[in-house]
Amino acid sequence: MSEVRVRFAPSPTGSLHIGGARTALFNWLFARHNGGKFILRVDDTDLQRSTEESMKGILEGLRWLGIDWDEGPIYQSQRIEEYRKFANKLLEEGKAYYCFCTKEELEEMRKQAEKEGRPPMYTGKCRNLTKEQIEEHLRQGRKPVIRLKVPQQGKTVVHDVIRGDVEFDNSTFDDFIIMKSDNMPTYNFATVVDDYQMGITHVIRAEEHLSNTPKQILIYEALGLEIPQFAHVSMVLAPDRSKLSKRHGATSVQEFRDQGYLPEAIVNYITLLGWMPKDGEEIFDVSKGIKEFTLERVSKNPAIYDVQKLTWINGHYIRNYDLDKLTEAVIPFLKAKNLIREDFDYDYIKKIVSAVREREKTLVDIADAMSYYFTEVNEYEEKGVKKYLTKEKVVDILKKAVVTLKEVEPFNKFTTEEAYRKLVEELQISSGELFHPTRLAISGRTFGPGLFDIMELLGKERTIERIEKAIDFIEKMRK
RNA sequence: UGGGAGGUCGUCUAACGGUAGGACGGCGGACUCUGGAUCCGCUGGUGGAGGUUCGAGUCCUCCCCUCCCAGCCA
Repeated sequence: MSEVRVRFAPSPTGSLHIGGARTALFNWLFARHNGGKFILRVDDTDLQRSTEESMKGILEGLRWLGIDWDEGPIYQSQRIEEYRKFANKLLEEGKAYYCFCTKEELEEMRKQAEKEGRPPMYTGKCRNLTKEQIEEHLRQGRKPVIRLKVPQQGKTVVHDVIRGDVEFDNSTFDDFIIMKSDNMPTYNFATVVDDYQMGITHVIRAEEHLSNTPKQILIYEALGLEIPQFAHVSMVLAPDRSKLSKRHGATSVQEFRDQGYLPEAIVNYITLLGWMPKDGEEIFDVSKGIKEFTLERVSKNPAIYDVQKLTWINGHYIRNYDLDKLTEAVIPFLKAKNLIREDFDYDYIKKIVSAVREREKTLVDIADAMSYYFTEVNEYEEKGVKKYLTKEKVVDILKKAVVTLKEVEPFNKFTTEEAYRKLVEELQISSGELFHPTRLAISGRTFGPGLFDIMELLGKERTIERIEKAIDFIEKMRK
C-alpha cells in the first residue's frame, strides 16, 4: 500500500466557510490518521473571480485552525502547460476534438432541448470535422474549445468509500469541454491532471462533486491513468437547508474568529458535522480525532450547522483553556474595544479573565464583561434600576455599606464578604437587599462574576467611589 | 426536463435485523448575591403506505420531502 496522499483544493473566490473548513479537516484528519500527506492546492483557473485577498484569507483561516499542509500551496494557474500537454495527447489519439460552436449556437441547442423537454446537452455537431474543416476554421481565426469524446453506451461506476457504488449511464453525458477557448482547462480536466501528477490516493470532497465524478473517471480512462479512491462527504447546509451564503449570517472561519470563537472549539465542532468518536463523547481534542478518524464512519446525511451548539462547545474550551493562553487570546479583543492600549497590566488582566471565564462563551463576551474594570460606570442596566434602586431603603443601605467598606483591611473577596454578611445581620435585611444594589453600582450590571470577586479586582477606592456615585444617581432620580 | 445523493427528537449524532440512546436547544428544579455560569430532572424522534421476517430505524416496493449536478464557474 502506497502512502496516503490527500488534498484540499479551494478556489480563491470567497472566504473559507465552515463547510470548506470541514472538508479540509476531514482530509487532514485522514492524512494524519494514516501517516500520509496533506497537500494544499489552489484551483485558480477562474481568472476573473480569483483574488489574492481571498487566497490570503483561506490560507490564514487554515493556519488559524491548525490545519497545516505538507506540500503546497500549488497553484493551477502556474501549471497551464501541463493541462495543454495532456489535452494535445487526447487530440492526437482522437479521444478529444476541437469544437468551433459559437455561444449562440450552444444557446440554440439549449433552447431546443428546453422546448422538447429534454435535458440541455451538446449535440456533437463538431465531433466529426475533417482535418480540412478544422484547418479552415483555425485559419479564419476561430478559437475552439476542446471536448472529450464520451462513449455513448455503457455505465460509469464511482466506487465511493462512504457511499458505495454509484452508477451513471453514459448516455446522460454529452461531449463535455475539457479546454476552454482561452486555452485554460475546465475544472474536471484540471482536477484529473493535477490529482494524477500529485499522486493523490484519495479524493475527499463535498458531495456537490459526486455528479462530476463520472466525467472525471472518463477522463482518467481516456488518458489511461490510474483512478484514485473517492469519498464524497455530505454538504454542510445553512439553517434553511440551502447552500451556505452570506445571507445566513456568520458562515466563514474568519467571522467566527472575529466573534470570539477559539480554533480548537471550531475544529471540535466541525468534526462532529458528519462524524463522531466511537465513545460518543462530543468534547475531544484533535489528537483523539486523528487517532480514530476513518472514512467508513463518516455520515451520509447533510448537516445543518448549529451556532448554539458551537457556542456551548466554545464555552467549554474557554473554561478549560490554559489561563495564560486564554488571556493572550482575549487581549486583541480588549484592544479592539479600546479598553487597553499597548502598555497594559498583564497580571491584572489575567486575574479578571480568571474571574470572568466561568460565565462567558466567547472572547467577545469576555471582553464585554471586562469593560467596567477599565472604564467608568456611567450607566446602569435599566431593569436593574427598576428592580433594585427604587426600593425605599436602598440609599441608607448603600451609605452604610460605604462606611463598612472603608474599614475593611486588607481589601479582598474574603474580607469584603465577611463584612457584608455581618452588615446584613446588623441591619436585619436579606442579602439581596444589599448585594444586588452593590453589584449594579460597581458594575452597572445585574449579572457577572461573584460580587466579592468584583470588589477585590476593582479595589477599595473604586468600589467605594462607585457606590457613592450610585447613591447620588438614586437621589437625583428621586427628585 | 434528465441524472445523482439523502431522509432518526427543533439541530447534530449513535443503535450486529434483537432495549431507539447521547449532546445542544427548550421547560422545570437546586445553588445561604445575580444567573446569561454550573449541577440535576423532564420534554422530544425513526417522512408516509405496503411487503419480507418470530422480530424492521436497519432488507424490498411504491409514494412524499430535501439537497446536488446538467456554466467555456469551481
